[in-house]
Amino acid sequence: MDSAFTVFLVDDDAGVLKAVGRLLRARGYDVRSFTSPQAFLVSHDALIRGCAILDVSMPDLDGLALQQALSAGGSQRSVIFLTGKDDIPTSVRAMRAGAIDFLTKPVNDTDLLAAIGRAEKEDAEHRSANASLGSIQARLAMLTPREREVMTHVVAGRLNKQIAGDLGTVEKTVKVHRGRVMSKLGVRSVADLVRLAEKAGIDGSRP
Amino acid sequence: MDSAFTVFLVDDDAGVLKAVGRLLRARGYDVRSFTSPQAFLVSHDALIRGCAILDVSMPDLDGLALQQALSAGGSQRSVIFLTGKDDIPTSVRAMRAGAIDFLTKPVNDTDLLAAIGRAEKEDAEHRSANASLGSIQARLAMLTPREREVMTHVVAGRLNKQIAGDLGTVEKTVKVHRGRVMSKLGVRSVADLVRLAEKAGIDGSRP
DNA sequence: CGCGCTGTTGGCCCTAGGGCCAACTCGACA
DNA sequence: TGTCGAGTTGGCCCTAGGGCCAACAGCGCG
Repeated sequence: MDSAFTVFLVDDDAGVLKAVGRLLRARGYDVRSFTSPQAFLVSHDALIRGCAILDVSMPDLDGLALQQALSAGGSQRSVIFLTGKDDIPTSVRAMRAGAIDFLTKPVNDTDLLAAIGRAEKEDAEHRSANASLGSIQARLAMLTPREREVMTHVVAGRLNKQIAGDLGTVEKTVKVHRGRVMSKLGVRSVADLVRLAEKAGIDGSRP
Repeated sequence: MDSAFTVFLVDDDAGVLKAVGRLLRARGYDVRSFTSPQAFLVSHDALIRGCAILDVSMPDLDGLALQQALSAGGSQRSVIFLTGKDDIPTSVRAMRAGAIDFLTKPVNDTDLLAAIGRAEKEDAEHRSANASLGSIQARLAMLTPREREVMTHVVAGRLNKQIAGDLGTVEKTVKVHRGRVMSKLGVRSVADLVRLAEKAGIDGSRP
């Protein structure tokens, strides 16, 4: 079914893929295995709910680099690392780059499942944050340039007549744009407009 | 002088304290050394600009526990760990708990100084965020209970007459409170008020 | 008991916001 | 060339916000 959480397993050791894959499938996860980081990267679909479990040392593209590549590609895929040999600096870099966990092989089932549990939670948070941001940006995209311009002034707390002065027009025109902004964005108070703008990263706090 | 950045060195090995202390003092840092975590904790002053460099394994209270104790005490002191023996799970927990870095002994001077550099940056960010939050809360504390109540409704985007209905009073009274809120908080537009409330964690986005 | 703070309310008046209808200009597009 | 969307503007009118002055009630404190 579609509601399963997918685990993308990337490891050049087929034995690991098999063993971990079996464990996770038994737990109800949808598992997709890759023996090469490139294969994973090119076929990767950020829309699928899930997390990635990456081997640290792989030929060509190591786990860390793969993590960078993912985030550079705009994906917020949650990542769990597996490593064969102890290496503190690497674990520090991975965690600093936002990894969920950094586990050593042979991996303890409990630890791995706990990490995946955290990944599920993080993934859900990312998705809900993105959904809300996406809906805001979609509505913002419906505004004409002039309307957006008026909006930033309104969010900055300026009066219609001041906005009119700044934009080289008259108060009446500003009122019209302002009304259209409120209606297009589906908000009914300036307070809501300010919060919406805040989430979209529109900084109105200019003195 | 007072503008120096202080490094709190905590390690039960006096040799480490001496060696690292010398290095850092030569770089212009104000160094305070502690051979016991307790001694550091009881004399700790969160107001001092600086960071802590903690040994991971210490008697009674290990580095991780000390980090927890610091944050449980409300301090946001930036922490850098030093460890004698490799231990990935520990480094992962430390990083997840917000450590700046997790370095292995013997520590490389460059790495240590780089970590302290990041700590300086993080400390400055914490302080400016706290200062801004503190000033907001100080102003918020000047409001009477009724004024705060009116404020939450205003931030929620409600009209004066609706607020009056909710509070069982008349519109005129709400206007007065509202005016006093704006003046006490030093804001001149609802937009600014909303942003201020947002920073203070007052959630006005109730449908 | 009188003072001060908080909360309340009324009156008066002015400014700001905003809905509705109509009209006009311009550039793009079929 | 005619239509359409975006941007403009005017008039009319009503609601919302808010300043200023005055007044009154309840409460805690010296």
